[in-house]
Amino acid sequence: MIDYNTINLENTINSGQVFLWTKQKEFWYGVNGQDILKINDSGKITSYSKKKYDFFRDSDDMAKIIRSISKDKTTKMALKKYLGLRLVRQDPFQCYISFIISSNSNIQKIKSSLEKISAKFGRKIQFDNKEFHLFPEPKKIANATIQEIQNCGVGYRAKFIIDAAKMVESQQIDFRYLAKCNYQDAKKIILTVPGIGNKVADCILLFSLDKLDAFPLDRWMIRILEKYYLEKFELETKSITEKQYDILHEKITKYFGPFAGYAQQFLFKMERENYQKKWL
DNA sequence: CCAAGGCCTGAATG
DNA sequence: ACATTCAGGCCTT
Repeated sequence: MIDYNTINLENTINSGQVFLWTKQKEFWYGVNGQDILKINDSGKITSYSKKKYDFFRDSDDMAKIIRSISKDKTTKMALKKYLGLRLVRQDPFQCYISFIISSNSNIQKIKSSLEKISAKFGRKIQFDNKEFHLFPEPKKIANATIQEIQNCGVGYRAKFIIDAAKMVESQQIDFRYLAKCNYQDAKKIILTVPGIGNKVADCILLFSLDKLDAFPLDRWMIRILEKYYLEKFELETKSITEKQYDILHEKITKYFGPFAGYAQQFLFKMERENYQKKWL
């Protein structure tokens, strides 16, 4: 009998979805927007605000999802090896800023920038006798100067970050609305934000806005597709253009189905582990 | 529509 | 040491 319900926290947190998590003793602590989550070793979540969260998407029917995306040997191998890996449902604004920062960067640097931004603009709180900074509210970042944001080590992305925060402030970007839209409509809207292209958009949609058919195609995923699915998806070029991205996504969702995003997460995790990449 | 080049930064590589 | 390259893209030309 396969256990579909037990979450592997370690694998989930170290799979490129979140950046502000640390383990202290037997607990994981993570910044999630205007709150801090605490997870014990049996996976139970408590929070600073005492609000409830379905951060690890417990309501997803994993048995059904795994059945749905088990299309070939490669996915089956990844699913078996990383059973317990989950997609998260994180705070959308934090996710949005995190992945704007992620472009042309790497995990350590993303983490370091986000820590600096939180330390400078996020409210400091005490929880469990420890000190934490919450993630800044949109208006705090919207009102910052380029220099202040640049001092957090984000370089040329500073202007993107501020303008993106302004769009949230003005409700040009409304996460509650985006969460209700389908993938295509939500993506079209979020692509209007400076610093957000196809890949970053798909990360935000998948990790914070419930679009399980989003399938972020970064260098790693392209590498994986070239390795295992070269003929299936008729891959040709290395640097993919916007048009090619759309065509590829179409083929991929047709193949993996409505939970394609889960397939992406398992394949990504497997390949990264193969290369023994450091996460946090 | 596509291709090429530039971009902050810091860790890794030569 | 020091210079160059590269990293989970995006934007402009």
